[in-house]
Amino acid sequence: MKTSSGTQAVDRAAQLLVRVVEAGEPQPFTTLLTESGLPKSTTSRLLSALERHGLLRRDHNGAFRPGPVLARYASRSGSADLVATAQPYLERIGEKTGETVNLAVLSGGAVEQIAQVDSSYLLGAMNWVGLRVPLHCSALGKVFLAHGAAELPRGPLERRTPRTVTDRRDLDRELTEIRRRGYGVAREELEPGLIAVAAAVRGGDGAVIAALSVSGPSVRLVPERVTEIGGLLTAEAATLSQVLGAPR
Amino acid sequence: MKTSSGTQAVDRAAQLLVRVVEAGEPQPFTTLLTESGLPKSTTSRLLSALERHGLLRRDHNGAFRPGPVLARYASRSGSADLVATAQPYLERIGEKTGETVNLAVLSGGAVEQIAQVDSSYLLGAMNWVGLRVPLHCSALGKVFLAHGAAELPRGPLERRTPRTVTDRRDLDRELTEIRRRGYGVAREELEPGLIAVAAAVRGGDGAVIAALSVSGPSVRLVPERVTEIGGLLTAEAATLSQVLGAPR
DNA sequence: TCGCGGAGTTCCATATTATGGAACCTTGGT
DNA sequence: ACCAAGGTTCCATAATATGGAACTCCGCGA
Repeated sequence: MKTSSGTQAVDRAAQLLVRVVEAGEPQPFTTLLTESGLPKSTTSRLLSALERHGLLRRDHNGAFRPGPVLARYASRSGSADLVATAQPYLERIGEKTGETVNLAVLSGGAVEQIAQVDSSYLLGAMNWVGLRVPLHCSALGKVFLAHGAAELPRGPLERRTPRTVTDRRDLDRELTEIRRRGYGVAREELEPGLIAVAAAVRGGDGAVIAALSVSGPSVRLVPERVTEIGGLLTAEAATLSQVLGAPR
Repeated sequence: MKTSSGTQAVDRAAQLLVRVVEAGEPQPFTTLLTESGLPKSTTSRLLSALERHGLLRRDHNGAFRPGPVLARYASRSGSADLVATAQPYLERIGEKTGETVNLAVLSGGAVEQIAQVDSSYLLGAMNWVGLRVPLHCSALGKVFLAHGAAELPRGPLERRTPRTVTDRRDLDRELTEIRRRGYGVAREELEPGLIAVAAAVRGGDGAVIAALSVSGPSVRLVPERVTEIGGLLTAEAATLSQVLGAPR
C-alpha cells in the first residue's frame, strides 16, 4: 500500500484494522506486532486507539477481533434477517411465559426494540417496538453493558424511579453478576411496577449484537419466576446465537 | 470520546469512520466536515487515507459509505443468513411460476447454486444445489458478468450446445442488454431444451453478491413467458436486495 | 514463597509527521 | 461565460507520533 504524505499514523492503524478484519480469526498482539513490523510501543498505542473507538475489541485471551461498531454494521446489513430468524424464538418464549417478549439492538447509545410478542395477559401488552430505553436502568441495556457491547454515557445516570441504580460502582457490581449467571434483571428501575429479564444474543463473530427480554408486572414476576425465566432466556438466546453463527 | 496522548490523527480518523459506519446512510463530505468540526484539509486527508485502505468508499455522488473491507466482513458474518433470508422469495417465485427457482453465488470463478425450490412439473425438478456452471452460458453467470461481479476466464469459451455464445463480442453486447433491462436469459446455451432467466441480488454495499434464477424446458418457457418471468425476477431481486441493505 | 521470563504498557526526549490557512482546481448552475 | 460551492493540494510551522528503554503484570516452576 502506498503511503501518501502526512498520514503515517492513520495508514498504520488502518493496516492493523484491515488485517484483523480480514483474518477470519482473532489476532494476538504478538502476531500483529511481527507481521506489521512496527515497534511494540507504536503497535500498542494504535491498537488501543482503535479499541477505544469500538473498531476493535479484545477477546478474553487478549487477542484482537472486529469491534462492536463493525459487528453492529454487519448485523444491520442483515438486521431484517435478525428479526426473521429470531421470530420463532420470541414466539416460543412468549408461549412458555405468557409475558411480553422483546428483541432489541443497540442504536445510538440506547436500546432499541425491534420485535415483540405480546403478553397473553391484559396487563403488559403495549407495543414497545421502536421505543428506545436507557442503558443503565433496563435489563436489556445492562446486558449490553455487561458484555462490553455498549458504554455508559458520561455524566450522571438518570433516576427514572426510586429504585433506579445511579451509582456506577453498584452498577458495575451488577454487571459482573450478569456475566456470571448469564442474564440481567431490572426490577422497577425503569418504571414502577415493571420488571424485566434479558439475555444476550451473539452474532457471527461472537460479539453481542442483540438481546432478548421478557417483561411484566411485579405482581406476576416474583423472584422465583424471574429465576426460571432467566434460565429459559439464557438457553434460548444461546441457541439463537448458534443459529446466527456465533462460535462456541 | 477521550483522546489519549499521541493518537490525535488516528482518533480523528476513527471518529470519521465510526460516524460513517453508524449512520445508516451515505455521508457527504460536507456533513462530515461540519459535524466533526475539523478543518477541511485535515478531513480530506483522513478520509482519503481511510478510502485507500478500503475502509471507506465513495458512492457516485462523492458521499462516503462503508468500504469493501467492511462489506466483505459483513457478508462473511451473514452469508449463512443469505439462504434463510432469500428462502421466502424463492418460494414466492416458485408459487407464481411453477418452475425451478435457484439462488446462486460466485465461487472460484464459477456460479454455485446455494438454494432451490423445485418445479411443480415433473420435467425440470432435479436438484442443482452444489452444482457449478460456467459464467458465459448460464443466465446466472451472465448476470454476474453484466454487473462486473465476475470476470471471464482467459482462453476460448467452452461450447456446451450449438447455441452457446462463444464470441466475446456477441457476449458483451448481450451483457449491455442485461444491464439495460435488468435480467439475463440463457436459451439452450448450457443444455439443449433448457432455458433460464436470472436477476442480480445486491448486498449491503451495493455490490452484486448473488442472483436469483428461474429455469425450465423450452416447451414451457416461450418468449412471452420469459419476459413475464424476467419482470417478476427483477422485482423480487430488487426487494430482496433492499432487505439485505442495498442502497436504492 | 520466591524469582524468573515473556507479554504488554507507559515514559519521555526527539525530529518526524500532522496540521490548517490559503491558494487552487473542478463541477454544476444560471 | 461567469460564479459559487465543494474538494484538493501546498507548505511553513509546531504539535504530534515515534520508538528505545524502563517498567508492570502475570503465570509458572522450583
